Amino acid sequence: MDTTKESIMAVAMRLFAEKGLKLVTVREICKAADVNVALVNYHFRNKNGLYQACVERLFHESTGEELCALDAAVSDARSWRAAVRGWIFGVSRALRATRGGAALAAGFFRQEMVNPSPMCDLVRERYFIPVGESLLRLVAMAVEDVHEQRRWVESVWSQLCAYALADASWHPHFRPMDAKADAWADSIADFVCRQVLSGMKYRVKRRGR
Amino acid sequence: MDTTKESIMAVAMRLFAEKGLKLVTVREICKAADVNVALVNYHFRNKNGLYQACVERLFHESTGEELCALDAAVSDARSWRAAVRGWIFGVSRALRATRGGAALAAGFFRQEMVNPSPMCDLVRERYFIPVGESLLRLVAMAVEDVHEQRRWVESVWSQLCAYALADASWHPHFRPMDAKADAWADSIADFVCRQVLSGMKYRVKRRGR
DNA sequence: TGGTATATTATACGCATGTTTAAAACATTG
DNA sequence: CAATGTTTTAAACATGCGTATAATATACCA
Repeated sequence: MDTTKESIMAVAMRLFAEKGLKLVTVREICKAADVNVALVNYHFRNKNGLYQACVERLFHESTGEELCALDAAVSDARSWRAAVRGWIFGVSRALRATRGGAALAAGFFRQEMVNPSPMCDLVRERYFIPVGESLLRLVAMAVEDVHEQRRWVESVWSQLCAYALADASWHPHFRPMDAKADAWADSIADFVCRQVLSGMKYRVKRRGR
Repeated sequence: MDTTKESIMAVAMRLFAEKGLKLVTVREICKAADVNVALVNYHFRNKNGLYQACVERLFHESTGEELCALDAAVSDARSWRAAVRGWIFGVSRALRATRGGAALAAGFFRQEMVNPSPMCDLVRERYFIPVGESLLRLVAMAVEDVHEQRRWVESVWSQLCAYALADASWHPHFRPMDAKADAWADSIADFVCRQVLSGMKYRVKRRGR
């Protein structure tokens, strides 16, 4: 059926994730998709329309359900440790649930964070804010002090961001998430979890006495 | 004296840090600097030459000295805790020592990491690799297992990166480093330090028994 | 099969980009 | 003051961009 429209989108998602909206040209997309230049405008109105279609596809059904599951995993957890673990895995699952896989979604995040497009607000509202809020709720379960809460949120948040943002070339001993290793979360969750837990225990103990 | 060349560079550094090499136009720079369009090419050969001049200014004398000081602070520290603290403060100091302040340097890092320019390798070799290597040396002082070392490096590294990369708008409870608050490190070093130390203590204990 | 809607093509338009050019303004110095 | 070197200017160049157009090919259905 609509093989042209589909092949344009497939190429566009890859290129947009790699270089962002402005640095990708319509001609570049069409050449890679082996398609005439005018077809982007025919099928998607214009370049922005194509980008919008890409972002919407990226988050389609995954976002809502998976992000609700985030909070559910936290509140259903038996221990607080299980809640932390569940949350981190949940974020990873939500990222991987986006069509195209985690690496593609990370590419769009990267680009939107550094050079925001008109679709920036949508990405923010649909993904970053819900995740951030649920993280705060999670942390607030174990830490009372508001100032301390924010520091923990920042710490966990930054590690998640950095894994999405980082590229291996930027640090000799940094192994970022890559396309084939979707088991990314399985690798770091255990570590982050242990680190967060031990740090919190230390903190809570100090404050307690 | 050379007020024109200087005003071009001042504007260019700000804009390049904000939007990156490709998304800034020569006309945009010249308009903001209230200067004729041809003067960029007259004073800097071309747009790339101007960008190169900006990057070189950014790292001029700061890089070498401050990064050597990094390792010195680590090896001179009396306790390992002091070494960690010294390292984090050292990174912050090196960042702030770049001309224009930490926020400007962070902008260049952001852009180079997400949409690398021809100057990308220089930034990598002059800054990221030295910092990464010294971080590994620091961690290796306290952690034997190589696999575990890398995880700690990633954790600390990601938090530093995230602070440089993040923008407040992306997380409702995230307060990134900003231009006026160069006391950034003073704020997080204590926290990261405590977190790292407690996590390591916890880890070493577990492995010990 | 013929007619109509859809899909694709080659081409061109208008505009913004980086860069060049040749003349003008300015400064410096004999 | 005159001559020379430096800096600045306005205008134009070639190129690549997003988009529009009008003609052609293809698919679909009476």
